[in-house]
Amino acid sequence: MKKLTPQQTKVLNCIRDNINKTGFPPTRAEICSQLGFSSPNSAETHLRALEKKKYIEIRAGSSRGINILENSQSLRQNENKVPVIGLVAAGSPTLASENIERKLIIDQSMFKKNVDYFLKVKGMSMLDAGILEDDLIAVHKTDKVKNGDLAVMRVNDEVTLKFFYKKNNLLELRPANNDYKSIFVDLEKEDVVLEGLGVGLIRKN
Amino acid sequence: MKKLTPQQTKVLNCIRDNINKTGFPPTRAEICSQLGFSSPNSAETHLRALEKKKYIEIRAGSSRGINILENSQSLRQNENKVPVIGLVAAGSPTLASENIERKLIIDQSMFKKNVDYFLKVKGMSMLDAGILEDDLIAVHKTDKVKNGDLAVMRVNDEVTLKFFYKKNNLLELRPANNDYKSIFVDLEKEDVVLEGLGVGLIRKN
DNA sequence: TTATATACTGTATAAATATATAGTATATTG
DNA sequence: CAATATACTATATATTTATACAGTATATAA
Repeated sequence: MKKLTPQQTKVLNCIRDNINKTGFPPTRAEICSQLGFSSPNSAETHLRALEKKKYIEIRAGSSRGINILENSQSLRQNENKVPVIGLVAAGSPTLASENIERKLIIDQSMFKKNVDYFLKVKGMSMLDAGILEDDLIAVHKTDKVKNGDLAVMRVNDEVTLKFFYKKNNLLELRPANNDYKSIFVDLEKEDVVLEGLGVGLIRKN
Repeated sequence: MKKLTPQQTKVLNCIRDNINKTGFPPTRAEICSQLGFSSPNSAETHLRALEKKKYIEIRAGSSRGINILENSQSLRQNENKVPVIGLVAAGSPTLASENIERKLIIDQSMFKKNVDYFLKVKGMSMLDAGILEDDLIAVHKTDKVKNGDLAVMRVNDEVTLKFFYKKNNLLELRPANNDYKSIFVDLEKEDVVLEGLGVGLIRKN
């Protein structure tokens, strides 16, 4: 998507404003009077530039024949595309494109906290917490965790989803499955990075 | 809100279609050609009737100066607004407003099948399937179920979420928790209504 | 019965509108 | 250096468009 000049941005916003306010796009003359131009050709050339850069479509011969070509993400405020990241055995869950499996469109008000990404669960270590393999954990990036929280942690470059319990310098990463044992980390010896908090879950049957 | 005649409804839908398709409202002539009228006055009088009944606003002197007065936003979002229904111990999960706890905005392409409503889970009978109390089950209304499917059933006016297994005339509604036992239904004696299929799950921590 | 609403056709026209053309000026790019 | 994009003014005009006016017909409400 080619960048817009300041004036082209003004014209695009003017079109948007008119659609929001009146329900239909403006004419060339209306753009001019709203932006202070005195010639309809000023609006015309800006519209043609926006058309060339694929921000709008112009239907020849039609009055107000302007159609804004924007994807739904910017159209709706709350709606957001959130990346889905596979929980690989080793390595950080970075948002680099090679780690993004796909993107989910969700309403950010769906969960209590903002979702930065979804983590695809591997293994059954959290089974008793109702977390199964291939479930998507909604992760909110933060460094504020309380004991008992579901946390996404990175220990020795390995990413894991566990319950967080800390007592002085001893960190316990507790699974929710009797077949698995807690991971204990001495914070004086080993390094732990808190990636975020599990704030929700989405499962596709 | 006064009721519309069939022809007025057609005209209103025509306006809506044009806005969705082109980004701007139709002219009188376009309404005529799309609905098969031969006089622009046919469109004009219908528009004036819609204006009088407060379904649209018409800006005098403006081409395509039609503004639909129902929240066009909420209308568009309604397609993605899915009701959340509490799973009460008895009674059908109807979409009657008194049963709707709230609505969730979701992208219908998120799950494999269209979600008609979310059912809020009560109890722990499906624990081993990773379904906890207060989880929201995405329900797709259908009457096509295979053995092993997660189904929302109504047995004796009681709504239940279980795994579906059928052998001849014997229906087994199998929980996923050793503390619970299967419900067996003799389809010759008792009546079972299949409400839908669980196609997904959303949990808020 | 007399309005009033619905549901059209058909014609006419003033006003609205897109769009071309002719300029001027500055900045950027190959 | 020429070409291209940006950013305007100013004027002209063919076409689009809203909208009024003249009819016809049916149904419903006061």
